[in-house]
Amino acid sequence: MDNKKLAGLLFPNIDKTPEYYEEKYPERGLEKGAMVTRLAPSPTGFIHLGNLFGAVVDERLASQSGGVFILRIEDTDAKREVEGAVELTISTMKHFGIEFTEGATSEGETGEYGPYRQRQRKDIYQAFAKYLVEQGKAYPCFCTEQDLEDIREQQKEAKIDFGYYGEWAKHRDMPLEEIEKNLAEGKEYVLRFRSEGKKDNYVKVLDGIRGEIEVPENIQDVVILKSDGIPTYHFAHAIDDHLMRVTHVVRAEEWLSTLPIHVQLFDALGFDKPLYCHTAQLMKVDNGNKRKLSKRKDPELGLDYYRQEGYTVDAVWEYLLTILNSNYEAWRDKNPDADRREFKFTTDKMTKSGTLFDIMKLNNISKDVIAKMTAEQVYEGLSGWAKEYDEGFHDVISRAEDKTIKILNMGRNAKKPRKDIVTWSQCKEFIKYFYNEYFEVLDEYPGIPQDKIKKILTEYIDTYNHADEKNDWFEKVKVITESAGYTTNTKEYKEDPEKFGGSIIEVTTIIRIALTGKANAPDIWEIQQILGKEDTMKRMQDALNKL
RNA sequence: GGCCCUAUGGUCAAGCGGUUAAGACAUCGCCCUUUCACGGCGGUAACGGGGGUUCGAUUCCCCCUAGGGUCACCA
Repeated sequence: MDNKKLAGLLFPNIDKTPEYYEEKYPERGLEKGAMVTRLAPSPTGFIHLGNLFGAVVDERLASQSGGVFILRIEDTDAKREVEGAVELTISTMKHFGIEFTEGATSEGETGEYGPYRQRQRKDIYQAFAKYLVEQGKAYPCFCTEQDLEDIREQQKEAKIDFGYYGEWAKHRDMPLEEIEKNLAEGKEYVLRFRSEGKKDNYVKVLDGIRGEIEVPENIQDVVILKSDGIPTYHFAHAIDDHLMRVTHVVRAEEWLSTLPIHVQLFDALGFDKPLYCHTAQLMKVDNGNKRKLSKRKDPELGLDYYRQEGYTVDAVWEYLLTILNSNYEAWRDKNPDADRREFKFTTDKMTKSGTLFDIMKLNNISKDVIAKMTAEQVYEGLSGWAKEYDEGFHDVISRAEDKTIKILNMGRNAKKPRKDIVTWSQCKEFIKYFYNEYFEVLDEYPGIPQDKIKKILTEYIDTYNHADEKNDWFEKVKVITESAGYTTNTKEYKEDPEKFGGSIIEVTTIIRIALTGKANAPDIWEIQQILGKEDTMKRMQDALNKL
């Protein structure tokens, strides 16, 4: 077989050689230890929490080592591409605090190792493909989809491994004349890699997360160029990550099974392999079973969900770092106020088993993050969220900015600040009773008899003085409590509930519900001060009227 | 089904041959408290099973089991 001739036949217009590209994209000459990572999403229009999960690893590794973080668009599958997906990816990543130092941008791209959109790299791939053909390491395969299906059927029946390999690789040794004839007839073909792998041979690969792993050699003659001349993932990965001089390939565990193909390709092309870091999958419980997060089934795991709910970027990062690096949480405990970038992120502290996504933990972290913010910062966050997702609410708080900041400041400056707020949307639910636009009278007072409620509310209204200091106000509440036959001593009440029928808790609960429409709200006196005399009295009166 | 990965409480997880098997979230109880919270203290709760190796295995090896992943001209 004249491989040179075949290569010329297959790629008549490719005149560049691998050497040319090696020179064009030289070693980066970064400082020792600097890592080059990349995020390589395909533009399908759906950005998953898993994408962020991996991106955080890439970003930390590159950033803390003074390296490079590339955004490369894997758009080799035109069928699945969604318009505007690249922009969406970039803007979403940016929103979540992921910034790239090189690669695709919304306007074009930046960096010397481009193009960064794979479809624009067609000539590069073909130059290397041509080289492989010349070496006799790749060949055209004219099998139709039907042919492949038939092979699969037979293999299924014979209960042997599926795929295009060994005796099943029908076109592996097609004579040059026949290839020429097929080509002349305009038959479509794909380019396959000629595997010399043996099923029983194993290769050792060092994984940054898993340590040394052993994988069997690949025996399949995988497709490296599709019939449109565009590479498959495997081939593009080898060429791109080598030419872009990527040092660490961080990708999900699901790629582990194709690792043998990649090892084989790198070796055949004479490339040094990057350090692979196969991350554990983010999982979810479904019907009592763990399973991989899926874009199809789990829309709530899409990144825009967190944006919509109003999770802070900091909270998401804290959570992700917590599940990503097992020693992050302990570090955070010791350094509660340190910038997270001061934490030294390492791949060997990453978990190997699939992590169940735990919204409770995220919520807990989120509360802590917001509890540490100033009222002004909280206002900024809330307002920014509302502007995008709840215009009506945005109008309301904008008109009452000072009041809103006062509200958000309640219980915030204590040594042990309150932790009421999880997300911005939940924050709205928590404070909206302050605004008459949203306030609703609640006429349910759990377990308290009507006449008592009436009596307590009436007395409260009669004795209320907005100018009272907190202590004076409270003394009056005590008087009302006793006048209702309840006790002001909650301990005493707990010891013998029958004796009093109720305690000061009942009284404050009634006042709180009348005032806020909720059983869970901060300090009553403070709420009244913010609400003002008029609204306070009106709400009390309305509550009484509603009985 | 073949191949690969994984395996400590409900969840996330320390541990890397000898420990009373950490910690966090969740949960429960108590305390603090004028309410709601915050907080403090404490409780319940784990090494999947079977073989080895060893004086000694949660830890190392093998098998089983379970869960997950993957077997495309998708990435």
